[in-house]
Amino acid sequence: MVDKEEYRARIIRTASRIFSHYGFRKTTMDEISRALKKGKSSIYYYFPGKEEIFEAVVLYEANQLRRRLTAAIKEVDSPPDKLRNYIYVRMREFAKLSNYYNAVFDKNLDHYEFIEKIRARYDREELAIIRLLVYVGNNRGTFAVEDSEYTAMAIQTMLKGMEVPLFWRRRETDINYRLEAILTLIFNGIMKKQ
Amino acid sequence: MVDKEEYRARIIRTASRIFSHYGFRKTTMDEISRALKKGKSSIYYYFPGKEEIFEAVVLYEANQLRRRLTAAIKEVDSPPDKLRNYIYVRMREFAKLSNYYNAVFDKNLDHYEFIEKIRARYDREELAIIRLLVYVGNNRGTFAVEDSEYTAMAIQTMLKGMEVPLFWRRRETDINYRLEAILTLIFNGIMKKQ
DNA sequence: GAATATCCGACCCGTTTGTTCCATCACGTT
DNA sequence: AACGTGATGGAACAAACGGGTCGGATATTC
Repeated sequence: MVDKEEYRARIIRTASRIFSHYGFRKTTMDEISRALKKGKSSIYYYFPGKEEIFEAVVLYEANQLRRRLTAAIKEVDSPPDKLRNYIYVRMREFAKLSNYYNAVFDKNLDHYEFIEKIRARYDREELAIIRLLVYVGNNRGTFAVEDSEYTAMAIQTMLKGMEVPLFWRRRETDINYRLEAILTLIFNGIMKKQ
Repeated sequence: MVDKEEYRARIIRTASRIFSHYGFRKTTMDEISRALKKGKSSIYYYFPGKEEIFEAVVLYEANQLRRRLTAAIKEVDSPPDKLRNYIYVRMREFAKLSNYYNAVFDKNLDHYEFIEKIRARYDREELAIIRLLVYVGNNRGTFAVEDSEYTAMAIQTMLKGMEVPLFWRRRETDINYRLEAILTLIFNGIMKKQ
């Protein structure tokens, strides 16, 4: 049925909201079903169990993240703006994902390899994006780097480095300050001295 | 002992953080004790039970709210600025309290009357503050209203009206727009036409 | 009206959780 | 050393919870 897939999607969206707030363990099936205004057992018609819903949610969020990031790049034109936009959106969206990290590190380590697989794939894609941005900026004469590949890897490393304090719930201002610092560092180190 | 009260305060601060994130029901004693790096049963040396901790937390938050609001008023001088500041801070702080509302409306209606008592007291105090602000602004010639008392009540009603959609998780921009709308409405209706 | 898709109330049962009990520790006083 | 006292936490427990199952009800389609 066409409706069945549509309803699965609706479950995913709803569950995503609740999971992101309470984490995997603290979110109950009853809660999800109540949010959907359906009986608890009805959900089992669409999903085998709680874990499968969670995996579908993570997959859904990953796709959404990808979409937002590509949109952020297309939004502006110049390479520095693209990079800046990308980093900002990445940070903002990752902050929302902190709950998933909490959920994962909660206690149930069962999903760990599943998460890791998604993460690895995302890392590969991100590196390609950054590399392209650097490469294009280089060609246009805005950037001036020797090796796009390794420069991209360096940038990605910095971004990853920002995730840890992000998840450790620093103050908003602290986050922004760090973000600006990273940005100016990246740009000052990358921009062609005119 | 002096330390005992101090430790009670520490428990309250820690529990406040966890309650505000997960709500009353989903916060466990074990979690609180782990955050305090103490044994679960040790907490019962300071509080009779979970509910009492929650009540102490709500009381603590209420006092903090009061302090922040009075500070917001003292921060600026002119009556319109005071009112604007008050409303902004009130909205921001109330948004943080939404978790308490969730906790209360969760299922356990036991605390309801306790919350209501605190709320009633806060309402009275707020009305007095607004009334004073209006009154002073009136005297200074910045405002021009007939009856400070009823004007204050009208303003308070508007503020209360904003709580509902606020807790219904609208978009940030929507909130700000509504807030600005309320502010301009209040000011345009209250400011002395020069 | 049979067949099928969708939904749900009631139940099962292992786990969680708030709370109690009691042994222990730290430590100042006698 | 012995003792009292403030403070701690491990163990145990009763009650509630929560994921999942099942049989049947209800809706939809043919």
